[in-house]
Amino acid sequence: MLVDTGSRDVPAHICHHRRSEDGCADCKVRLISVCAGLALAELEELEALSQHLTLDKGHTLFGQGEPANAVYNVIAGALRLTRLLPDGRRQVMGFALPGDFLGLALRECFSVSAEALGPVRTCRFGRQDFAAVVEAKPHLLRSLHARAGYELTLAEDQMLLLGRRTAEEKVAAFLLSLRDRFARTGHLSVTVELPMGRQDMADHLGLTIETVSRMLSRLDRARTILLVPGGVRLLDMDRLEQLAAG
Amino acid sequence: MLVDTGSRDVPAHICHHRRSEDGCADCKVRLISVCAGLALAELEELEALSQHLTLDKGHTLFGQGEPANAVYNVIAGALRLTRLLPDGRRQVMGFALPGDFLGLALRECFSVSAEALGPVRTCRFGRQDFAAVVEAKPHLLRSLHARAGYELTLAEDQMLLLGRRTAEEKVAAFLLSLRDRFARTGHLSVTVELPMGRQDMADHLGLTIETVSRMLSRLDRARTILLVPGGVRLLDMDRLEQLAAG
DNA sequence: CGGGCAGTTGAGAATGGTCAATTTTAGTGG
DNA sequence: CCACTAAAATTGACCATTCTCAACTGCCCG
Repeated sequence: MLVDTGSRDVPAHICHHRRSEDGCADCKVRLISVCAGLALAELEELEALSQHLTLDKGHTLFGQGEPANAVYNVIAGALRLTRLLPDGRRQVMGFALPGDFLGLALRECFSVSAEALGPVRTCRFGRQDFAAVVEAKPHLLRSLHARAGYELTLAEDQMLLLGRRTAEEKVAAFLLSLRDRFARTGHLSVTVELPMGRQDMADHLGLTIETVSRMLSRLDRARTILLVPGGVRLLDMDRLEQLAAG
Repeated sequence: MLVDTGSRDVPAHICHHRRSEDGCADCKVRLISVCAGLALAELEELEALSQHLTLDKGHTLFGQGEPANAVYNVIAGALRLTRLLPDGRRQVMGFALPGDFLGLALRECFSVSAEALGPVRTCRFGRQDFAAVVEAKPHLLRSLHARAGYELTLAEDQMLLLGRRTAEEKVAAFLLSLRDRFARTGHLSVTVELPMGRQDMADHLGLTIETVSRMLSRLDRARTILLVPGGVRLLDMDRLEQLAAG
């Protein structure tokens, strides 16, 4: 299996917030991020500690096992979160989209690698800084914990999918879950963008790239979906829901 | 697939703590539970809110989708945590052992069912009561969040196992992880008790009961393990680690 | 125009599943 | 304590979904 770990360069662009241009108050993902529900004063406090950080396609935000020196809010773009087996087999634990928070668990080290699937913009907080704010604001910790609880149920969904669904069901369920996640950021549409490659989908669904391709082709031939460049159009939602429900 | 949901009776025995006999101070799992690190005063506060609750084999502590009216510390025994697909396919998300906390995510409803694999003793807290204590004690929330972060990495381990490991590797990794979990409660031994049946293991590992049985037999024949009534003796740890590492 | 990469498709193999029979274990009542 | 029954576990033969390997297509970008 080919594994492209991407470049490990220091990310390209770091700049401190300038409230006038792109402060938290104007943040497009604030209301769906862990920052939702923070008071204005708290928001300003966080903002003072944050850096914007952008990342090019293929670059690594952080690597599995590295000390978690920072946490990140994803503002734009998508990343894949992967774990590697010593022999190179790979599992994509999930994809981070705008509004997602990376480093949620506040652990010593990252349990996954995070790699940009395209241009990515993030809001970065140093570990110490963020820990201090969390310490002082129980409300933020509750928000973080609620998010962690949600991630836990997503992980359960994924375990059920990996353990008990067929290849076709896996692909259908994945397309629907991706559509729902885009919907949260206000991109509800029957056309679902697929920012990741077939190999990433395969490693997420516990399949091979060939099987993913075959299942997409089969769904396309059955007019359940329509394959379009860079994404998929969902034609027969009923059929997809039926497949995904098992 | 046969699914035995067990009895949904009201659990058999509820009794309030009597500090003299089995208070938190004497609790065998306190130091490995979320209660670890609480001050004595806090412990007494929690204790006043707690009930001991015991459960017989096959009975359900709570069901998937039910309102989470309570949270539980497992004191003794083991439970399986399952999710069901509409067509009856089942995934065992994990097994709760002494020291584990059920309802960690503090969500509205339980995302899994919890069923006793044998006689179980738990420490029960009403939802409102517990929420109030968490509200007042940021330290407890941090402990809960740390536990949730740990659960999240366990879920990732399991996703990697389900998606990318062979049947033999799955079984080997499961035996080792179970051994490690028993070790945390002070039962480090080459003989690992298996409180769950083969079907439960199968539904946990994304296999069939026959495949689990075959893999155990194969490992037994290869003298990697020794099947004993109610459990397994791990003979060749190196080989098991090698299989589990992939 | 051509090289390279991502994706698709096909043929054959294999891992794990299905179905069925058998053995072992555990539980129950005499 | 043992006989009997039911449930759990094991084993075998066969099958199918998915994987592997390979060839091919189309597209992007120099």
